Amino acid sequence: MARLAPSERIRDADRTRAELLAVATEVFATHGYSGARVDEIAERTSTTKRMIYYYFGGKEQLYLAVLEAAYRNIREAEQSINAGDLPPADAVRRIAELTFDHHHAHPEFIRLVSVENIHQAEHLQQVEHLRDLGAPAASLLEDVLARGREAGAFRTDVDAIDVHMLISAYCVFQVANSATFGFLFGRDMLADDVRRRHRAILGDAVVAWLTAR
Amino acid sequence: MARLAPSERIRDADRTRAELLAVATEVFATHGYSGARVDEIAERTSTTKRMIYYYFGGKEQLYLAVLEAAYRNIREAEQSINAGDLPPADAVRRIAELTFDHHHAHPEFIRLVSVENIHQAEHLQQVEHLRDLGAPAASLLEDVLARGREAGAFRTDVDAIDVHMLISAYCVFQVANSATFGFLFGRDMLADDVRRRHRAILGDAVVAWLTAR
DNA sequence: GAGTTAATGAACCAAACGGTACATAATTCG
DNA sequence: CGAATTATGTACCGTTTGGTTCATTAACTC
Repeated sequence: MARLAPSERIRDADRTRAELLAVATEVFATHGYSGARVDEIAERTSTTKRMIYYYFGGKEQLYLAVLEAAYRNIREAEQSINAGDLPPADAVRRIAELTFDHHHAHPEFIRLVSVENIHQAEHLQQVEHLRDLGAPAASLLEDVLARGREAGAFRTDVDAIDVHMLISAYCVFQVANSATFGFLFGRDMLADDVRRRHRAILGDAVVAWLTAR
Repeated sequence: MARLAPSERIRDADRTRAELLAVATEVFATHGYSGARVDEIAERTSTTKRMIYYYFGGKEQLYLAVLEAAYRNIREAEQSINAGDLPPADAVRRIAELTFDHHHAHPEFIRLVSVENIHQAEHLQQVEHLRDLGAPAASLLEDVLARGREAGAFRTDVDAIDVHMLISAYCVFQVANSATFGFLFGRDMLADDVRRRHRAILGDAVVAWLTAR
């Protein structure tokens, strides 16, 4: 008897799980952990609330799964950055710009990080194998920084985490605080022309900082 | 008959109101809007839940009052910054450092802003007279920027809001994302020595950026 | 194709939660 | 003082919410 292709099957654990995860990501990012409703997540899928408990165990475990998947995605994006053959200053600018683009492309991830910070990263700490997730981003910058220092082009009193933090801070702010900042200063942070301008500013600032004096 | 001093009175509308506001600020900043419990706020005060509804009308209006008070505080702090007699570069560095200090001194305000951003600033928009709250911070930088440009010391392709955004982004990130960033990179963002270092980095970066070329 | 297991759905439940009704005591004011 | 007003506490209510029970069907195994 011909087996149905996985995509045509009515019962498909992987699809159901993935759908719940995708919808849950959006709902948690929109309403926060407490504000997210299990019923709403279920309603937005083609399955029922029962499946959340069947596959994940409960609201909190679902949130943990969402967090883990989100961080796995960003790690992959970071590892795909390739700036090895550019002069140090250009390489740093390129890393900054790609980071900037990635943040704008995945606002739901940024919002999830905000949510997690409000809760003092208590859930993140439960996902053990996310511990040294910062390493890839740092080592990428480490290489470029070392090259710049050797060439005498970069200042020597900063490390890779310092640089990453300045870049992250700027990028995260653009997305995470666009609502309040946009309101208070009457600037639409997500408009295309504004975004291009801010992107250029980040590159200018980071390079100017590293090459100063 | 001798009237009791207000501070000794058992019934004191102002004190009750202020106490509720203070406790609510902390609870909303810790748990987010939905995560904050009206009962918890009441329990942490010397009064009862009933008073929240008597003075504010409900959970949402209490949150609005908290937001408004928090933003009023930061406006006052910004207006107290005085950098008029310093050379432009030193003045910008000073503004950046004072902003940095203020953020670290009021983490609950930063967290409240994060909460509000998760909700797309929908509550902030309801507090009408907070609309152009950004103006003071911008005009302070505007003056310094103008002086720097006239002296030929500063670049001319950025405005006050650009500068304020870079400073804000860095300062907000330090406080708002200290939990996740600290976890992923093993750096305690709130430790004294780390904080001093980050403070200096911000000044270096902003001045280098503005004076580049 | 019979038996077993994985996956799913509908209805239901107890606790938590925001909010209120009612009673009452402190304060003010004529 | 005594009436009117302001402030406060207790007990309770209806709804929402995360979670569960029980039954059932699709899919896989041999």
